[in-house]
Amino acid sequence: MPPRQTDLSDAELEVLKTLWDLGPASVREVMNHLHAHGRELAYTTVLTFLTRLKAKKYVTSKKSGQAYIYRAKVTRERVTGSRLSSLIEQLFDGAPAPLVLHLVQSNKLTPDEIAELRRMLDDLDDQSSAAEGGD
Amino acid sequence: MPPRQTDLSDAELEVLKTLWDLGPASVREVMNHLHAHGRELAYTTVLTFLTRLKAKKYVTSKKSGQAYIYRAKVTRERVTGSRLSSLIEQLFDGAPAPLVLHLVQSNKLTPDEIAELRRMLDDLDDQSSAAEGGD
DNA sequence: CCTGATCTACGACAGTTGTAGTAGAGTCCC
DNA sequence: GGGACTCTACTACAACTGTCGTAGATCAGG
Repeated sequence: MPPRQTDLSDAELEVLKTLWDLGPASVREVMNHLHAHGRELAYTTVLTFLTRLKAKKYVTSKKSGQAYIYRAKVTRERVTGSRLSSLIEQLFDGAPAPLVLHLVQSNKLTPDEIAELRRMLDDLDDQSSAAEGGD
Repeated sequence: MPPRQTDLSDAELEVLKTLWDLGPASVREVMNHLHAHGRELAYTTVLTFLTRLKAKKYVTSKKSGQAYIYRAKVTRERVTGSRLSSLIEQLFDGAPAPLVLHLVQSNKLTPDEIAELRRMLDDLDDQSSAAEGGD
């Protein structure tokens, strides 16, 4: 198989994240946002990424006046989820649990976060006993 | 900045994982292991990856008889941890908690794993309260 | 010592990525 | 209408990746 080309590169993801933050935006707006966050990219570089994102179907664009307005076509959740799955596949053979354990053990969670997590686990129990037998 | 070159590519990681599984091994052994797992790569391709891994300092090699034996120089935990950190940085701005929440909510954990997780959280509480007013 | 099997070193090549320059069309103000 | 801007399209290019092939050194057996 030749290398698959449907994937989002790191730099492309950065740009896509900007669109998630800003909502539909022009090249210049995206660039300004990136600059504001310390990422110095040339206007045409941003344009290139947006163009590639369009080619890869991650964004759409429509002309508005002189410039194009780009709009994310995939949600942050979707991309996040799929990247995460890839990583889990790659590092943990597809099992998410070891990752969670790793994360929790790595001792980087604040007490608040731990409490929150515990709350969520309780909710999960409720849900699963309520939704028993469904899919 | 020109692109950094210190990183592990996907295919390189696959090969490195084989070394973690097998322990020190020759090109042929690595290749056989990959084949056994459905990954058909030419001998020289495996050799290339091992060579690149060596150049990137992820493995060492020493000659034994006719062939070289390659040995992983980094632990699985180290690589796993750093990949994970990158992902967290990239997707969650460096905060691990949202990832854990995401994972837990994504509903992919078995009841056993949830129980295990809860147990770990309890342990964490113990540890932190024990270390709290430590003396 | 010749043959065949192995091994490693190198080179190769196309596709992806990160980054940007240039050219040409459209717009705006005087 | 012409200069100053702004935008997009296209081109470029080096580094990294995934994948091998070839050539030359070595070794084991007869």
